Amino acid sequence: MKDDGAFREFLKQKGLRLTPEREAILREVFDTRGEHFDPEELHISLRQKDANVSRASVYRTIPLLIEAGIIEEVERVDKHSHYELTWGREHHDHMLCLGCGKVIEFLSQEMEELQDRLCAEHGFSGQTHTLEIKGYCSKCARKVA
Amino acid sequence: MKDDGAFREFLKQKGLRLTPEREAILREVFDTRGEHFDPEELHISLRQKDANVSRASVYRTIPLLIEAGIIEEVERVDKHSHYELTWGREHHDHMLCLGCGKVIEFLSQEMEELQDRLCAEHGFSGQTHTLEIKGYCSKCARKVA
DNA sequence: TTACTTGCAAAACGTTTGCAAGTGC
DNA sequence: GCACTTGCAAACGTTTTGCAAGTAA
Repeated sequence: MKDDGAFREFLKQKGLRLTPEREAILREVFDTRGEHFDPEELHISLRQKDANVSRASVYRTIPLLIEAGIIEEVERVDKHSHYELTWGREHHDHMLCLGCGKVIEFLSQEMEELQDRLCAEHGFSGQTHTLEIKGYCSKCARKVA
Repeated sequence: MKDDGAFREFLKQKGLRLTPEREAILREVFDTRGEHFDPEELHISLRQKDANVSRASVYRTIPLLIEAGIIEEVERVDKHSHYELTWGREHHDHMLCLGCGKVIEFLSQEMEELQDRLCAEHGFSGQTHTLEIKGYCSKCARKVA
């Protein structure tokens, strides 16, 4: 893994420690390679790899990873939070298929610019945004129709 | 209240009953006039008006109101769900101030068209979308800066 | 009459936290 | 050594549910 230095750096800067547990969690997060995950899934993956990391540590580390700019919370599904690795990746938005759960990532420069313009019009200083379009992917749309 | 017919209609169609509790909840939802609310707030408002509706009934009725197209879930704040009345109102998106919690609603025809175009490009049949821009309103931006 | 609906209290769920033992720096 | 970190289990706040009694149609 190449980018773990960013987290290391972040911890040092905050006077926090790099523990084996945090390393294992970070490694697991990078292993998702951009796939969305929730804390429970992360915890199960860690256990399967014989990493002795408690659920509590997973929950305690997630806010640190967010603050370090490594992951972000994405749209909530059901009643729990989902996250994705964003470190080293370009910003993007999501289309979520209601049929099969497939997630399409997309990026539109035009959309970004339009949002900047809309913020300016409302005297709003935009920091981040989340756009999720729900509907049906080409496969599922065929079935539903 | 004028638009309660839609819910009445929906219930009849599903073989469900119009009870005093459901009427009270519906009335209260229309009373929010588009302000965001959570189930607990709704329940408290009902109690203040001497409507004997249990929390359980509030929670059980919300999914019905969503299915009937009367309310929608909006972006989650903290760990619980927030809803808003959408019946009879135009679609809109939100800007959320991280400083004071203020919500700015906005609508951009250009944004809607751009999304349609993006969906088409990805062979995606978009049904609904939620766009939330987080940042700081003009007042709070001044304080932060 | 007969399903649907209610309130209650208990359960369930994801998440957070107090604590005592352990450990990076 | 000292502050930070851990795992555990209990606590938390929101939401769901089993049940027996009540009620709309």
